[in-house]
Amino acid sequence: MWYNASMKVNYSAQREVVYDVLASTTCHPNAEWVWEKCRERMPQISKATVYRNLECLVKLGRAIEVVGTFGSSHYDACVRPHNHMVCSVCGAVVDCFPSEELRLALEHETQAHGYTGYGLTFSGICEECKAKQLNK
Amino acid sequence: MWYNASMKVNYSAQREVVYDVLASTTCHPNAEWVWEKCRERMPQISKATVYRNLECLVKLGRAIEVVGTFGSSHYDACVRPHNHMVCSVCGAVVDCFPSEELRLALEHETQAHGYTGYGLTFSGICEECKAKQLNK
DNA sequence: ATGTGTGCAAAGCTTTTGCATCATC
DNA sequence: GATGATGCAAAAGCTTTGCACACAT
Repeated sequence: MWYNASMKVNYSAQREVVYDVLASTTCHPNAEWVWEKCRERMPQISKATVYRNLECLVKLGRAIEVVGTFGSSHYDACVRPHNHMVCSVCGAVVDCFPSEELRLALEHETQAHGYTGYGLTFSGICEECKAKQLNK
Repeated sequence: MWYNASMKVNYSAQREVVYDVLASTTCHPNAEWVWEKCRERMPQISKATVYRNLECLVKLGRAIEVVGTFGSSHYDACVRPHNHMVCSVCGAVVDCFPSEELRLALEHETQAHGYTGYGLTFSGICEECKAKQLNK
């Protein structure tokens, strides 16, 4: 199940938990957040293990690291092509699925230059923060 | 010259040097690199001052922070709309100016969602590393 | 005179690493 | 048994902050 041609990976209960935690949220958390959640289900899991497994999941193609200007790495178990938006008020990262027009343009550009991938992150204000501003 | 409606900014020789260093390279450096270069011209400049001024330049709109998955912040004094490519072999960050098609698609998407901006970073292999691989 | 900027050092936060031990194959 | 994974603690890397002094307006 975890096999990948380019690296030898054994099964590990910890990696399973790290993946499950990441896959069951849409909040694009950092390692600290994932660790806290993992500990609820596996109290002895160490932070180093979470860091190692997040990196491992990215290498296995089971997660991505969100591109941005954060102070820490943020991860996403959704590996379907999509973009992100970072709220300039509260810092939340939300998914943002591109229009067909944009998706095609991004693919064209990637292929035209012989690149291997891309990360696109918008900045803006999330729905929650917009609502709060209106209620003032 | 440095005035900006949203913040009061005095002149400072250090900020001038930080900007000049950043503006005279296309390597998208991090704070450490900028500090080393600044010290050649102003030996007593402190790292904290470089950090503070890089942040200040971004707020003033005279520089941007490159979006990516680096371990440290990387800056660019080119504020003209453009994208970046990070070499997966050597880590170099290179400029990448978008096709008209892509630029329009990005602007449409930004406006359609009411976002305020975006950062687009490709991954790939830079010309230098491609050349090295061929010579093997 | 007031407020902004600086240098220094310490502290804070994120991430990596060495190592003994354990689990998986 | 060999190799990969873990937990722990220490170390390393990046960034921010408190403070006293200097500088710009």
